[in-house]
Amino acid sequence: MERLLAAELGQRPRADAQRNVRRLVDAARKAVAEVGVDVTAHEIARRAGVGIGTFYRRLPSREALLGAVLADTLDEIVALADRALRNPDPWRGFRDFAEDYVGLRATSCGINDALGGQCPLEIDSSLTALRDRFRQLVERAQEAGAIRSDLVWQDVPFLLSSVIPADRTIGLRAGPEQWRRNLRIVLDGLDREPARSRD
Amino acid sequence: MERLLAAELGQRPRADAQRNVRRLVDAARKAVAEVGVDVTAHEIARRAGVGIGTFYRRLPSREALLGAVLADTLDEIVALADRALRNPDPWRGFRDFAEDYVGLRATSCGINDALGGQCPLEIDSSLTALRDRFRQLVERAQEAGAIRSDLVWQDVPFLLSSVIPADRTIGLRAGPEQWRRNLRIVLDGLDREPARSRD
DNA sequence: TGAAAACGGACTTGACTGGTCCGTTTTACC
DNA sequence: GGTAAAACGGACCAGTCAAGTCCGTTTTCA
Repeated sequence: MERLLAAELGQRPRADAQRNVRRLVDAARKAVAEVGVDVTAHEIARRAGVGIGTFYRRLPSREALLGAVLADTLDEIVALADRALRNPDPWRGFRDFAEDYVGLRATSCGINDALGGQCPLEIDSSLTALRDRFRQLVERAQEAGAIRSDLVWQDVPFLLSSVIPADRTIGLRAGPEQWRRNLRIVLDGLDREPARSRD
Repeated sequence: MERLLAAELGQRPRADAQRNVRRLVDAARKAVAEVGVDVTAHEIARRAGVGIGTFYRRLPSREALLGAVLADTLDEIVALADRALRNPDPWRGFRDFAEDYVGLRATSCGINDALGGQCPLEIDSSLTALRDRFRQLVERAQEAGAIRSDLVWQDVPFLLSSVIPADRTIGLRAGPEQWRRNLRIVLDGLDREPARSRD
């Protein structure tokens, strides 16, 4: 969050001012997760329990706040991928990351929007890093024979983002665990060489 | 479309009026597919090559038009499912329907919105019918041993709607055939009994 | 050929959102 | 306690966008 507060250089601000920035940032995190990247500044202020005036006195703009919040979270995801790459077992590393990744996307609309390109914010460098890690994770697992060889690494991010269910389909409501059920099937599909063709 | 035109009971309308309703309905079909259920009335009128005034003289409301268009298309999907159920091979029936279903959703934003519950229009009866067909298709294939038994039929609509890729993930653009690549993996995952657990 | 029907699109209305401004309240230092 | 600077809240402003209306003009057809 230092991305945002760097501007405050003089003597330290009054207690209420500090408290309110913290509240706003926390509220923004939650709101982005629950509502998505389209949360309004008014909504964030409301959730933070402060007036809209305070929002704009403490923060440069709605966009700056959301950008900072998202960039933060994306960097955490990249860190997860790095950890997965350090796992000596390529399949387990991949699978664990896949679970974290899908879990995060499934529980945060905002992350999902950001990774889906639905936000005009400056997160390109994080995305580039993430693409790079995906490629490494998939190719490493393929070389180890743990992921079928008839797909390209780019298929995998699409498959994983696919696993996140819309909260409704044909009128059915997705439970909070539907993504796990989906993921199991997809991992089983990735798992081995192409099925005996049985058309 | 008769849902819409039923109101016109008196002597038959002037030629230009008839032509314009047809144009509007056709334009609405295409626009719903390309843009989604949020197409504006103005956009539909523009595509139809008529003024907005004509739109509202011929049609009760934007909502009525979109509702009729969507209900029509959903009924076609139900018909596809019925055909699949008449296929003597439960797996082939299921698989062919899955391809049609996903293909339709992938190429029409509007269908996708509607099946995803993203539209406040009266299509409940079509959805009920569709749910019913899904259950039959899945359970029939499970009884025949063609779909693994450790999932419930409701998982399948979620899995299939999952297969439709967002047009972008982590900055990658989905090609028009990405859904086929995804579907292949998912069908392979559905295909057999749970993988030898290899954690 | 002329009256009824239909047309186009400017305009109205209403919702919504990012951001500003100013009268009031809080803080912190004496 | 007193007071001045800092901070606060929220009414308000400006811009946008979409649904739907209205009326002067054009088209149809008996």
